[in-house]
Amino acid sequence: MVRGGEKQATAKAEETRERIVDAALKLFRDQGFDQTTMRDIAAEADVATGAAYYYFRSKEELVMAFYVRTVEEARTLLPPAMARSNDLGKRLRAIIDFKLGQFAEHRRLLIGLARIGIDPDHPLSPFGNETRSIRDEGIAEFEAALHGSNVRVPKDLQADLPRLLWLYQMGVILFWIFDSSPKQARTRTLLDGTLDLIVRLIRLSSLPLMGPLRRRLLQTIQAVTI
Amino acid sequence: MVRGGEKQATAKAEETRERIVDAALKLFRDQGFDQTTMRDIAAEADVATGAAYYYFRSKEELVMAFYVRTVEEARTLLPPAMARSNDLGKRLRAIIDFKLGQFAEHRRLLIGLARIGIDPDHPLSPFGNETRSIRDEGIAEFEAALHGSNVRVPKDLQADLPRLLWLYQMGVILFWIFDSSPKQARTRTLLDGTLDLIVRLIRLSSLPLMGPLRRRLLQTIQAVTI
DNA sequence: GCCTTAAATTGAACATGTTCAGAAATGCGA
DNA sequence: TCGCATTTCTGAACATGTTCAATTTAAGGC
Repeated sequence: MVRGGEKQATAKAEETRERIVDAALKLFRDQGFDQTTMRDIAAEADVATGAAYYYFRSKEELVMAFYVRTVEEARTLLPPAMARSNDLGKRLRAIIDFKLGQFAEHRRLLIGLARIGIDPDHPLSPFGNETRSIRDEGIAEFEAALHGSNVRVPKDLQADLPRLLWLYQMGVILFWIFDSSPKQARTRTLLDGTLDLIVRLIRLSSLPLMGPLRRRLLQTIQAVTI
Repeated sequence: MVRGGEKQATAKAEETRERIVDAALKLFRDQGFDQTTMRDIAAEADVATGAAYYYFRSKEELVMAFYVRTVEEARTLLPPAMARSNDLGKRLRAIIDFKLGQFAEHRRLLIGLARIGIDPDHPLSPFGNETRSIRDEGIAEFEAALHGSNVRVPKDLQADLPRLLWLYQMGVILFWIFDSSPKQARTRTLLDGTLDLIVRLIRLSSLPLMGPLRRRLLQTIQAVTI
C-alpha cells in the first residue's frame, strides 16, 4: 500500500504515480475536470482503471496532487520574489500574483478543488485536518511577507493577521475561479482596489485610537475560528 | 413537458411533483444528501426512477425546489417580522435569523446547494442567470430592511448596499453550513460581532469625511461585480 | 364514445466514479 | 536460485446519477 506515504514507494511506483498525475493534468487542462473520466486518465497513463485508485482515493485527490505540486514550487520560488521589496502591498501582491500565475493554465480545474472545499465533511477540505500542513505553509507565507515589510503590526494582531490574509487570498482565488472576464481582468481590479485598502487598514490599526475597535474585532475573529 | 413551467401542469402532475419533493426532503433530512439515491426518492414517492427527471433536471435541482419553497414562505412571513422594529441591526438580524431558522432542519442538505454555488458553470449557480429572480427577491428583502430603518444611507450607496448585504448574508449562510459547533453557536457569535459593526460602518459612511473612501470602495465594487 | 395529440410515467440501458478479489511483479532472506 | 511476503497492478463488478425509447394515461374535439 502506498498512498499517504505511510510506506515509502519504490522508484517504479513513484514513476507510475507521476505518470498518472501528468496524464490527469493534461486531460484536465485540455478538456476540463468534469469532462475527463478516470478511464481516460488511466488510458492516457497506460494503466488499468483501478490503478489510479491505488495511488489516489478519488478524482479530486488528483487535483490535490496538482495543488501540492504548486505549493512545493512556491516554496523555492516565492522567497526570492518577495525579497524584491519591503513594501507590504507589493509583497502581498507578489504572493497572490504568483499563485494565480501557477493556476492560470488550470483555472477550470480548480473547480474540482473548490467542490472539495465547500464540503465541510470532505477529508480534503482546505479547512480540515488532513490539509493542515499545506494550510500552515500558506499562512507562513503571509507571516514572512509581514515580517520583512515596512509595516508595523500591533502585538495582539500578530498571531491572527497571517491567517486572515491567507483567508483573504482564498477569497480572491475563489473569485478568480468564477471570474469569466477576459484574462480575469476583474480579479486584477479587485486586487487593486482591496489590497491597498487592507494595507492601509493594518497601518491604521496601530493608531492608539483604534485599540478598542481592534480588540473587538479580534475577539470576534478568535471566537469564531476554531 | 413540464419542468420550467413553460406549460402549465395538470393538477395531478403538480401533485406528483410535490410528492417527489416531499419524498426527497424527508430522505435528505433523515439520511443526508449524499446518502440518498434517486432510486430511494422515486421509491418513497411511489414513482419510477425516471419520473423525477421529468420534473427535475438533477438531484441538486430538488434542493433548489426546497430553496424556492423557503423563499415563498419568506415572502409572507418576513415583512411582519421586520415591522417589529426600525432599528437596522435588528431588522438585518431578523432576516438572517429567519433564513437560518428555515434551513435549520436541513443544514446538511444545503451542502448540495453549496456545491452548485461553487461551480460557476452550473445553470443553478446562485450568481447565474437562471436564479436571477430568486436572487433579486433576496436583495429586495435587504432593500426593504434599509428603507424602513432608522439609518440614513448616502445616495451613491443606495443602489449597491442591498446587494452587498445580500452577499454578506450568503457568506453567513455558508459559514453556518460549515459550523459544526453545538447549535451553530459560532455563527451566532459571528453575527453578534459583525452585524453591529456593519450597521456602524453604514452610519459612519454618511460622514462627509468618508466621501472619498466611500467612493473609492464603491468604484471597486462596481468594477468588480457584473 | 372514439380518435388524436400531448402529457405523464415506466424501467431498462448508459456513463462514470469507485471497489475489490485476485494476478503479476518485485524485493529479499535463506 | 528458490520461496515467500509485500507491493503493484488488473479488469470485472458495483453503485448511482442520468437518459431515453416505449408505453400508459389524460384532455379535447368530433
